Amino acid sequence: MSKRKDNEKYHRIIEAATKVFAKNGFYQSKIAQIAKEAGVADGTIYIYFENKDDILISLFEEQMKAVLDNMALQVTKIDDPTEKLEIFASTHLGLIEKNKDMAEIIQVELRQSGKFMKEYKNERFLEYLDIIGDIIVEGQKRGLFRKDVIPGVAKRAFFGALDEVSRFWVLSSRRQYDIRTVAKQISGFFLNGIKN
Amino acid sequence: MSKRKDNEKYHRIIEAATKVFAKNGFYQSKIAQIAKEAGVADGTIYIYFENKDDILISLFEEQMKAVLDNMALQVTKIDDPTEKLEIFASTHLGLIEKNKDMAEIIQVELRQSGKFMKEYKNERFLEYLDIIGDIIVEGQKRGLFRKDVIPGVAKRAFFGALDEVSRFWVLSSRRQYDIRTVAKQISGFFLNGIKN
DNA sequence: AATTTATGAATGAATAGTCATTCATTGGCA
DNA sequence: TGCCAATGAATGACTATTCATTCATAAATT
Repeated sequence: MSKRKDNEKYHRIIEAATKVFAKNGFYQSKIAQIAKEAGVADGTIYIYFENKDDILISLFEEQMKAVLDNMALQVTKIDDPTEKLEIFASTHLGLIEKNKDMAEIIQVELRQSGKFMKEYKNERFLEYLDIIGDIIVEGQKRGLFRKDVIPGVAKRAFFGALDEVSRFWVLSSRRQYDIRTVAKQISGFFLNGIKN
Repeated sequence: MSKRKDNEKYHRIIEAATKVFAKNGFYQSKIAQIAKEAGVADGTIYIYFENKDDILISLFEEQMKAVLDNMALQVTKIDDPTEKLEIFASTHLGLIEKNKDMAEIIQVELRQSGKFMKEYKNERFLEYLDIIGDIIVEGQKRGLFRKDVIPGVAKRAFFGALDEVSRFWVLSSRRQYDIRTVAKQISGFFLNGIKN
């Protein structure tokens, strides 16, 4: 496991797979394509990964860990819950903007039912949601947010709103809106909606 | 086409496919499974559908048409844009509750995935979103909603919020919250967020 | 230092299994 | 009888995965 990640080829394959999955979708992607993109032989992939599924899951784990760490860092820099949610929105959308391939995979491929949403417990994603949840709870404690807001619902609603505009942004070719404008809109009316 | 839809078997296959796709996802679903579920032979499916993709697309068109008609009906019953959004939320979530299989397919396959899903323009979904968009525009005209809200962003945010809590509701086994409570929460703070 | 031996990463052709689709045949009905 | 929907076994295309072999590099031996 640790030997695995040290290896440059492991990362080369992950990167290649990210591109290929984003372009063709998981099921349409061939191992041979990924191998070619990574500049390795087909068989080499099986030295670093159990199987095709394992590539997707590893890819996700790797990326989400980075995203989580980054988000946690951004959010702890600030004290005010209101500002925290604003930062969450702009950081989230900024990330999507910066890494379109990864965003597309998270948007589309990981949502396929069956293996990935049902069998694979997506702990990282839950942690990510809980960052929002914790901010809301803190805001309520301080009397900033309405007490009748259910954090478990609100965190999903907030994430869902961000996620849906991300999907639109990722999948549509013409970029109608600047991503910063969108972030401001969403945190804007969400905050107005829950504030005291 | 018209002969096709009259036939009872066409609908039987659609229904079976809905169940099977919901359970396993499109790519993991086998024609043989669908045939068995529908109580027909494998080959019979090819009398009514071009191929596997055609089943999925037909299923969408059929289901979404029903959803759209129903939603349009519910919404035109009322005049007040604020109330309309409340009704939209509760109708949407009510639908999810009533038809879990279909909900799951909308959850998963509505996200344009795979090669053919990218080519297939999902007009119905856009129409669905536009119902929300139109309500928001109308609300702005009447001075009920803030003018700085961008309808194209807000409609996606609202839908995204509903969609994310639906996913949670559909995928989680224990039903923590009553779906009516959730609908009220979401339309609640969304409306607070955009109102003048 | 030179030579031999061992190691295991990398390869890619071959395999083995899967499954959408076809089509020769069947059987029910007018 | 003639028609055609229905059948489901057979086909054939596709591709994830395997594994015998190669090869470069690293010990070991002289």
